[in-house]
Amino acid sequence: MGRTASVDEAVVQARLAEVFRAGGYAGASLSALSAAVGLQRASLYHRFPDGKPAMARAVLQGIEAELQETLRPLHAEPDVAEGVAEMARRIARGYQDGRVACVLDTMTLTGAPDDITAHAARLARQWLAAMADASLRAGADPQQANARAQAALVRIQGALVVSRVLHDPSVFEQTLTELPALLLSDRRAL
Amino acid sequence: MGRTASVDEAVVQARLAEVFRAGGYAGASLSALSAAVGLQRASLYHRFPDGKPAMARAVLQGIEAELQETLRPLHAEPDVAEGVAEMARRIARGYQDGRVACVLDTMTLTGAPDDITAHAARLARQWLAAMADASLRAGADPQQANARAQAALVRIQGALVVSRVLHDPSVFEQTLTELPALLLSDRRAL
DNA sequence: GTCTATATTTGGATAGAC
DNA sequence: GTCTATCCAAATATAGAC
Repeated sequence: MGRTASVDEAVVQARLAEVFRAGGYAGASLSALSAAVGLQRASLYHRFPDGKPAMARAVLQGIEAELQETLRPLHAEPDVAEGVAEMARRIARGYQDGRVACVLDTMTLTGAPDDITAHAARLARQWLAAMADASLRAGADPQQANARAQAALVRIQGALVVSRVLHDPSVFEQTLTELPALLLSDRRAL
Repeated sequence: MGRTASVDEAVVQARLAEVFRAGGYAGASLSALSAAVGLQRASLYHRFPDGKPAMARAVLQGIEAELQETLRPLHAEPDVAEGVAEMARRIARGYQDGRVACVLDTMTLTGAPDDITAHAARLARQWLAAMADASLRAGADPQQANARAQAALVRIQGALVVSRVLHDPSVFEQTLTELPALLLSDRRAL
């Protein structure tokens, strides 16, 4: 414990994220955050002088970076179908196959700072735009593409909620298998 | 302010529910609950001697009663299609057309008492069972019926999350219009 | 950079007057 | 049944030693 960081910044961010994700903004107490990171509360304040709101902001920035990586295959993959399949795999991994909640849901309950909820909304829109773009590339018309992207996000978020409430990750896994068809299929998909 | 209740029990329950719904269990402070109900904290303790967990239990009991009413048309209506349509209308009303969150989602984050999360899981299963039954009556085979009920709950919950995060209730309204087809349609619906 | 110690505020809960 | 006043614990945040 000298003057050099005992815990890597990315690790701190990831462990903070776990706490905010599981308990929401209000449920993430400094004690819980401190315990999860393995640093005393005062040490957290050294890294985040603006306190809990700053920690939440850092978490969302980390989530944003992770989301970019998750969505990258949607435009980087020459084969759209493979891109969507890869996104689905990354989503499955990121949400631990449905065993953890989504920060976009849990961190945006009443009580969270406004900039947090605003950032979450931006992330959701990025996600929608990336999926709509993939659907477009797969041959859907623009209106269809937007509708399918919206339906996809609705199902992902809903599956996470239902899986968590029922303690049944299979709901999430099942839903993910249907994602590619939803975004890509030619036939009219609800 | 004599010895007679200044606020009706059902009203208290409903106002407590608003706070738990919006902020989750952890976010529902006694001060917020007190302010919402219009009674001092001590008065809340008179009605709920076991404190905040008891208030949360009362809220879930109220939600359970409301859910029964919401689902009643599914088996009470002779015409299944009309029953599903009526359920959809009641859901729309209960969630204020997508402007409020679902207690099953927000009250079940880490930090809530175990009996609360267990109760929420039971309510979700009741909901699924009622929709699966309607789908069965509409001609689906048992496996289809369960899958469709699950898909319906996933979409409802997901639409509430996405609507809230985007501040766009139209996502919820759009999703609700698709519910009847999902539960009733003969053709293979994802 | 991390720690112990402490300050301050809020949250949960109780006592007792009316 | 509701209130004011109070208690205690927990949550947020800061000071200063190492």
